[in-house]
Amino acid sequence: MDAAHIDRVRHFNRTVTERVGVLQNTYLGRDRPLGQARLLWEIGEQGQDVRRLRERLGLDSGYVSRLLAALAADGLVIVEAHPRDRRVRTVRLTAAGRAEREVLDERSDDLACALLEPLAPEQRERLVAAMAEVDRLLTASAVVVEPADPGHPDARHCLERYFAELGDAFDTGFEPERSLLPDAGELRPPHGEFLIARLHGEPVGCVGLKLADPRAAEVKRMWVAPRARRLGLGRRFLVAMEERAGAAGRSLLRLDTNKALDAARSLYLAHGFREVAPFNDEPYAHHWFEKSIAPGA
Amino acid sequence: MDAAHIDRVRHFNRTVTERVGVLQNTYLGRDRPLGQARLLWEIGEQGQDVRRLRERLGLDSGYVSRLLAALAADGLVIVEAHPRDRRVRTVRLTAAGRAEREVLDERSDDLACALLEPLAPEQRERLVAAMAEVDRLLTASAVVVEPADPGHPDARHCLERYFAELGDAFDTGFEPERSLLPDAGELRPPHGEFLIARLHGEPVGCVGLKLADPRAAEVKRMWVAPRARRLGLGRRFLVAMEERAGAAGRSLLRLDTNKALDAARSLYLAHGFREVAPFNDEPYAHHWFEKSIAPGA
DNA sequence: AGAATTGCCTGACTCAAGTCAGAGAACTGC
DNA sequence: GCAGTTCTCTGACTTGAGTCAGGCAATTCT
Repeated sequence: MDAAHIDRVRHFNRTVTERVGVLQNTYLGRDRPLGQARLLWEIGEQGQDVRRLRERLGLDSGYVSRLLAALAADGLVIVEAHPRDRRVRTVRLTAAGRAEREVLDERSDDLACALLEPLAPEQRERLVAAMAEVDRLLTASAVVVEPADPGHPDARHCLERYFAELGDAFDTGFEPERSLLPDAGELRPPHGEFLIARLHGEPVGCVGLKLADPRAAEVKRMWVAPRARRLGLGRRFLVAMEERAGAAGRSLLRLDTNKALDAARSLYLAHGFREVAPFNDEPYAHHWFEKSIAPGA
Repeated sequence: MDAAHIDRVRHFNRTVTERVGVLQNTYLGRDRPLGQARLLWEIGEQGQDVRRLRERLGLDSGYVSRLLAALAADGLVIVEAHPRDRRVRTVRLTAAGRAEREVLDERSDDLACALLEPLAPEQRERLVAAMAEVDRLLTASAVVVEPADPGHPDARHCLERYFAELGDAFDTGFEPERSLLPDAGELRPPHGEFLIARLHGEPVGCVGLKLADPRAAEVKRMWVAPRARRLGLGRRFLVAMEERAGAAGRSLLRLDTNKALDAARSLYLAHGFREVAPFNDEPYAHHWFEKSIAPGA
């Protein structure tokens, strides 16, 4: 890793944690512990299941329980049993809670103002633009790509979204039965691979690799959630799959795609794929691509 | 303040504190409390006075004392009396302390790597560039400009540096006695104004305003420390002084400068000053500038 | 020389932020 | 209907990060 880069990142970390950290304490942590404030914020307007809160914030069950009890004692939230499963508890804000949340909101705004205020207008523009860039790229770097079983609930979730989107995008609609769909087994080692991308634990993308042909591996079912787009995840998937295909001794990577998926097509081209004649008779495909790969170690 | 800007900043704060914060805890806070680690870091290679440490980190005297005792008990630092003033205590790292600091250093590097590693090379470049920008502008926004007495130790410190730099920059050298120097009284209300800029409490710039003439105010002794340059501080000084001159009923702002100070000259031009004929006989000046200002409320 | 100040340390607190091990209620599968 | 599982709560802890008041020693002021 480039030493100059590391140095920059370290310097950034230092400046930002100092500057933002100090302000967070002065503004947000004024009359309510930060833990409570975070929770209050995360509950949101329409309420949440407690376990979801815990998961999102990565907190201990007992701890959350106590935090909520404190908030409830202050009349800011109401904790009640879930109507369908009375073990599960649901929290929602009271009017007072909503008001308190507004206060936190205003403080967040004040914090942001305190950062911007001393700057000249032109500097503000630049700072905000750079922040957007850092934000986007740090989010990108927080995405974790891991092998997973195509039958895992997260995988199913991704595939459902994938099919739903295809249905919307294709002018002919999309019926999975008519497509040349690999079943889960084909995307599971040793017949294939399946990767899931997660952001803060939530699935935001998937990709499968079919190793049926001894020469060519085929990329299938690549999907990226709308909220995770423009983070370079598609490219990461392709790189990962190319590597895996190479490791499995394949010398060619193939995929097909529909004419409605422009972004996908330009991704493939940018990644070194070239368009070729149809190599299968997938009814929903209009374009076929392939790329030679160096076999791995 | 622009709502879209505020929103961006808030989003940035959230992403960054989550992403960097979590990693800091996992990497840096592993086997040593963060407070101790920060202290260990801040002591530096060649040791520090305890009170300076306290000031730098903004910590309570008792707290620092305890933290140092803990570090000393682990054999990482040696705390001893200052040779010249035995009330003051000085800390320096032992060999073990240095080694521990190295470990922290490596962890910082690991943290930086963890941020960069999942990204493609091109994304890394962009992230690092954006971080540099955010870093620079947040530093700029952390600079506090305040009125101060020109006799204050911080003011003296700035002026000494200022004179030293003039001596270096001018091919003729610089002898304060020969210059038309306003004495401190002339820069003190009601005869004038004096501002100091501080970054984390340390003086990094100053500027004076002379209100001797009933029509024209004169900017004097504007200096920005090397480490605080390129942060738009010069411009901030000029804006502040223009405002104060207006508030004092002056309709003209004047200043003179030496030919060696290129950066200063372009700052003045960018800020709306125009070069005029000499309005005084300052021996070290080669250029004279003025700008009309709207009298303030 | 005596008084005031400065710099540091100590003891006695507070508070937030968790962790861990049960316990008990509610649900699910058989 | 029973066993096992899931979800939450409670009590009993720990740790880190401070704060605050007082006190002692060294230094400076007068």
